[in-house]
Amino acid sequence: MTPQRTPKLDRAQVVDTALNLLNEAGLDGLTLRAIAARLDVKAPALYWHFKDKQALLDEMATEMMRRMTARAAAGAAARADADPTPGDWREGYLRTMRTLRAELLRYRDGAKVYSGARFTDTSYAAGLDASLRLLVEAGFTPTAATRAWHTAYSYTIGYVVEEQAMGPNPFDGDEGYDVDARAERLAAHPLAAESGRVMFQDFDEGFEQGLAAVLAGVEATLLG
Amino acid sequence: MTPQRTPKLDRAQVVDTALNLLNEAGLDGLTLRAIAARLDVKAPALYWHFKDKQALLDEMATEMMRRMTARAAAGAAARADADPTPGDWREGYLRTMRTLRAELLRYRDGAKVYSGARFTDTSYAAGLDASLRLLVEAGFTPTAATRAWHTAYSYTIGYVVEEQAMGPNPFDGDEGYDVDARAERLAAHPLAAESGRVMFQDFDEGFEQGLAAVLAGVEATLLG
DNA sequence: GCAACCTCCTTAACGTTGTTAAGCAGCCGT
DNA sequence: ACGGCTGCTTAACAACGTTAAGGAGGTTGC
Repeated sequence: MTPQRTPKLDRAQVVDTALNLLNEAGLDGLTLRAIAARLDVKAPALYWHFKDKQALLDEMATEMMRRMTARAAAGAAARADADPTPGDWREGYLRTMRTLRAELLRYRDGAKVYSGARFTDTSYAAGLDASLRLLVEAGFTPTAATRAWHTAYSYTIGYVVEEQAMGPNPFDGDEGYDVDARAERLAAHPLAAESGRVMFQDFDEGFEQGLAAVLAGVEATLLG
Repeated sequence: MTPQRTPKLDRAQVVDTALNLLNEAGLDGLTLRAIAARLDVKAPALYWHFKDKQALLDEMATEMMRRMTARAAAGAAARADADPTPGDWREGYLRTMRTLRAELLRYRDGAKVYSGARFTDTSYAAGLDASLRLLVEAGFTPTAATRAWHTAYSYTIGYVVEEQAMGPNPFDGDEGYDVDARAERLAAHPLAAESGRVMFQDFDEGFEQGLAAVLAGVEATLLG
């Protein structure tokens, strides 16, 4: 019907549409037919651009990582303008993990999609290398720097996976886990009962405190 | 045909069969029809015992947690026999997280199943309460104890999610991620290239070092 | 200027999945 | 002997990922 002024569809366009749909429909609603419909195309057309659905999911995760890197680079440039002295490694370390969490939270089920995928190219290497270099220049051995990075990375992934599974869903009116009801059920175990209010409310604060602990521990145990 | 000497099927039996199948077929192969076939039953029979597949997955995660708690309790009893002095909080903290990781690794895609589910009862509360009590008795406030526990918990979940996605699969002959090929691809970023050998080999050692860092950080920043 | 060709999509269909509806066999209390 | 649970079966449905076959439209070769 419509003479289709854009004769083509490319990978980037599909990935962008899929990421948008992910936020509106969730991972369950992210079907090839639904993605195709948004692009005014039928589902099998996607197989021209992607080997299978997992390849599309991998590309989505890679795009999330790219956007994260871009945002981090933009922030770094802005800071370098304001204050050209090289920052403390602690600041960079914290910032990287905050940026990672923020990016995962941008998409519904973002952590699940991200952690279940493999990157489709090496575009992550530059950012990773820069992060590790910051640590090495601060006195970490390359191995210790990797361990330090990986520890905070695992913490962040695990934290956000649970946060998105249990927390209030910002994409629709979901109330999230009912901590009061939980506390009532666990009345026989007072510490466990109260812990729900700490773990399932104010996720920002919880993340920051855990991240601060990880940073302190990494400095104490891995910095030569 | 067979006069079916066991006239019934119960939830526990279904869950146990499903956990066994998970290890042999993976999460993809864990279909209701396959589970039912193992129980000499047709797929819709499972709907008598479980509302839907997610309820079964939730029960599987709960059973994993119960087995973990049982194993932890058995170990604690054995240690109390050998040496009745109350242990250091650090030992208990480390042991809990090691036991968690070991349990998740017992099942193919264990971390994915576990982290995507919600417990179906309150049987986790006693173990959680005991873990928190250990910390509170060591001087943590209840809130700080919860944060300390949650930080290591998130780290462990995140670590194993990635470990099971990237590491060698112990359930069949999978070789795991090819770190040499990765290093070659990332030759332009030497630190990132080398980091693969640290992150994707000797997962036990990597976990222990990260966990030690988390412990040290938690002690430094959260212990009053 | 026409035929061959590549690119990128469509239509049609297949096998499998989770799930529901309807019904039927056996046991239980009365 | 009868109605009513319990616990399963058979049949079927819609939706999903995926494949096969083909066709429209532009580009290239000669």
